[in-house]
Amino acid sequence: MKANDREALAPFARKLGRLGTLTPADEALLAALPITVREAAAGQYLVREGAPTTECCILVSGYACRHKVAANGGRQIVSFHLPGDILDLQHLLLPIADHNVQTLTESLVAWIPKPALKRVADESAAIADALWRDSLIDASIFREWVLNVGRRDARSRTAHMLCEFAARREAAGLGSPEEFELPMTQEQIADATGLTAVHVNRMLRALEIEGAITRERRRIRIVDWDRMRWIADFDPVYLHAAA
Amino acid sequence: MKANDREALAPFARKLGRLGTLTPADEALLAALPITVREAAAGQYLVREGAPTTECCILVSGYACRHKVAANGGRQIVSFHLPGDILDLQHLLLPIADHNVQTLTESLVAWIPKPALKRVADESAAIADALWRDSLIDASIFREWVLNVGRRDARSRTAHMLCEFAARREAAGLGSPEEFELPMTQEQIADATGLTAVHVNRMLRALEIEGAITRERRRIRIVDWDRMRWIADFDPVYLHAAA
DNA sequence: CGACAACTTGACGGGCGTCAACCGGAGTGG
DNA sequence: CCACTCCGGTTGACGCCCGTCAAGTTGTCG
Repeated sequence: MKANDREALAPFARKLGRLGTLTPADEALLAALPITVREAAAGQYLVREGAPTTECCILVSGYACRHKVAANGGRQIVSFHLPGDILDLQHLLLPIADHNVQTLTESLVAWIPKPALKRVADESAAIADALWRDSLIDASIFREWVLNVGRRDARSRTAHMLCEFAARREAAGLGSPEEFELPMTQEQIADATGLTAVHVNRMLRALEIEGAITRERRRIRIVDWDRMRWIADFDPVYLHAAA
Repeated sequence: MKANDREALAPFARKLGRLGTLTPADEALLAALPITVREAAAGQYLVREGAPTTECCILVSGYACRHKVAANGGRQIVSFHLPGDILDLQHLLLPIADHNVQTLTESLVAWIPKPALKRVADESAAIADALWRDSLIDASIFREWVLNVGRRDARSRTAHMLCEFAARREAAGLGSPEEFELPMTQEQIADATGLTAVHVNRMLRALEIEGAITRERRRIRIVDWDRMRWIADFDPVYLHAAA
């Protein structure tokens, strides 16, 4: 572990602190975790579906997603991730990866051997609770995505994806939900919403024309949050305030 | 707790045993849990979205589902449940319910106060691991459903739902995956697959005509498993062998 | 300045939703 | 014991939302 690596877990530790109350002893346990920080290019795979896993990875900087691929070639993104997110907590207790994890942008990723993280969870009930809570919130977000993809029309789906991204950015302390830069292409938004890139483009334009957002390249400004909330059918309860 | 209530947790304890290795001490802890078993009519709500929760419930007999409702009135079922399943483990650590839990058939439901279950999890690392693993498998199933609803056509989706139900029935020791009785209506299948009841009906007929299944009322016989697996794009890895 | 990825926009078609009618079985009450 | 009701299932006709295809534009990076 290099000197600057000690800083790498700071956003992760902050997130756990939001998920539960950590004592100084807990924070010391986290700080003592053996981590390896590696750079990852945009589009690099961090975990491959079907592969056995020996490490857990945490996103230090940059953006990532998790996805699965159907037999017909369709790809479905099942979640987006921000700095501080654990990218494969499930592999702490499940031996085989059931989906892929891939960066969206150039990123820094901290790798922790599974046994080390498991040991910390066993030693600190507070950390174990925070991790468990994190995976439960993950699951809650998946449920909302099933609803989004299954029962909302294309315009709502697209708007919902934008609202969630804005809300999670803010919750993670990454900046204002009013205006932000999207890290993903329209094709990636399409893969997350179960649409095509062409139709995502049409929906973004529609949101712009009706005055809900403005766009300039990938920079989004949410002009009318109330209207967006209404279009998207967005109720942040499912984020449980800390995602 | 009445005398016959002691038997109520048996399928649940068996399921935890499949998720991890429980010692006799662990089993004693489970057996000592204070439970209340109540009958529930078909269609009864066990948990309401938005409500604070004080108890966890476990399905003893019968079938249930979890679902969310969109602003446009569309309803999305996000999971089906079999005897032995925990219906709202997430509420052990999350204070507000983000979805509804409802029975599909007449059922028996065991209720456990949250603090009691939490205490057992704190006392036994094996039980805590098994519960955590259960919620991770839950999340894995949600991911597969996002893929199913987002990227597969109606015929595959319907077939996938049947394959999953058959596989989970078998894993839970509830009988053969070759032939079984569906506990849900075609409208409920539609709400789970993001389709309409009319189109589910068309797809079931299509599966029957091409010789993949036969039907007699709600009794399904999977005639050609290989073909069904192929149609459904069904790979049970995501069930992690114990759901 | 050429190449390429991402984005944009229009035309067209199909899969699935919608509407509507009918059937069949189970429960209910006279 | 039979008529009535109701829910779930079945089937056809029709239409729309979104996928597909195709052409063009823009910005970026070598």
